[in-house]
Amino acid sequence: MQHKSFADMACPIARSLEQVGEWWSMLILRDAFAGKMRFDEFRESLGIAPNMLTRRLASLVAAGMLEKHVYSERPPRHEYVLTERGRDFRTVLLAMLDFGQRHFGVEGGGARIVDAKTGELAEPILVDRRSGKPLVEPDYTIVRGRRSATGAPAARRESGAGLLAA
Amino acid sequence: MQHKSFADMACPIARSLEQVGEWWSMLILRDAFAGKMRFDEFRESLGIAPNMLTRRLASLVAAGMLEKHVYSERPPRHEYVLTERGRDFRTVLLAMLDFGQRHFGVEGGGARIVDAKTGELAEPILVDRRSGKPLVEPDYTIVRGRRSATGAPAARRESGAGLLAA
DNA sequence: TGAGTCAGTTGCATGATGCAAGTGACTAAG
DNA sequence: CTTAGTCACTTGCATCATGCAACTGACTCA
Repeated sequence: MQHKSFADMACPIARSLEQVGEWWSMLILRDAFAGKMRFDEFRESLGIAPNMLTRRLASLVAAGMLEKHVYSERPPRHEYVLTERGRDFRTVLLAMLDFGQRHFGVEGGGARIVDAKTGELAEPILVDRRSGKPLVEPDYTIVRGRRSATGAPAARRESGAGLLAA
Repeated sequence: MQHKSFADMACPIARSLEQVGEWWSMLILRDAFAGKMRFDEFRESLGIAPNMLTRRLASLVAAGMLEKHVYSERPPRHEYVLTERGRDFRTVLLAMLDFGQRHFGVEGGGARIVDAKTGELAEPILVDRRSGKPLVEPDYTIVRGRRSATGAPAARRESGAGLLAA
């Protein structure tokens, strides 16, 4: 059986996973951020079978995360570049990088986000760009559903509400 | 074939995906944040087949993201609670929530992070907790590999370096 | 005695994933 | 002009993770 689709769920997390949640997809995006563009660059970096890479690249293009550009007509050659949407995935990958380093990191190895001047490890947290305040309750909350006609939020707490309970 | 393991890769993103990158795993964590603890709560919320749920819960327990507690001896009843490590995954899910809402959201629906007082949409960005500065170049950079004996970072740029090139 | 709840297990079917090998269009070397 | 090499795939086939349906076991409650 094909795996079950998350596309009909309203949750934005489920809908994201529907697009980039397959095996390999996020690692391809990671490599795209690293400047890789060509089929063989991805293939070598990941050790992925070429048929799988074809499928995953096509699905990422379909999701609007990558764009396929021709850089040579003869012979036909292509490259895959991040779209605006793809570049917007940056925050998720950074959060995963930090999480993975702290919990599953190889001792002394792996990638780390550091202060460029001091070399000290950064401690990434999410804040609201407008206020600079951390995204935790009670300052922020998660709501779902349509806004009411007045524009006021419905404020019904959603199934992921606990995400903000630091 | 079983899907290829990412466990031998040094990249923290790959190592995270090895633990929580399977279909359903992140949605189970999302529900765990929402306060769900019991088998049937997850099953109903997700519409997942019970054998799959059994496997995914077991893998998340094995990854140290959830803990299985007995809350009734007779009849035997269990609940799954987030560990410290599981709660630390919060940032990743919030980043995915924001990303999904902005790019794949249902119009007016889905979950949103809002200012609890004004109801305005939050704009989540990652900053360094110590300095409050956004995690972008040139202030921050990504390095990989072991630190040198002097404690100074090796500063070799890694394959995900472009993540910080805003 | 019978229905209901909870937390699963068992029995298959299928298709996504994976490896190996081949292809087509060219370029560069000898 | 023959051969070797690069690039971006496609094709063929094996198998295992996913998925649905049905069943189980231990109990509670009426």
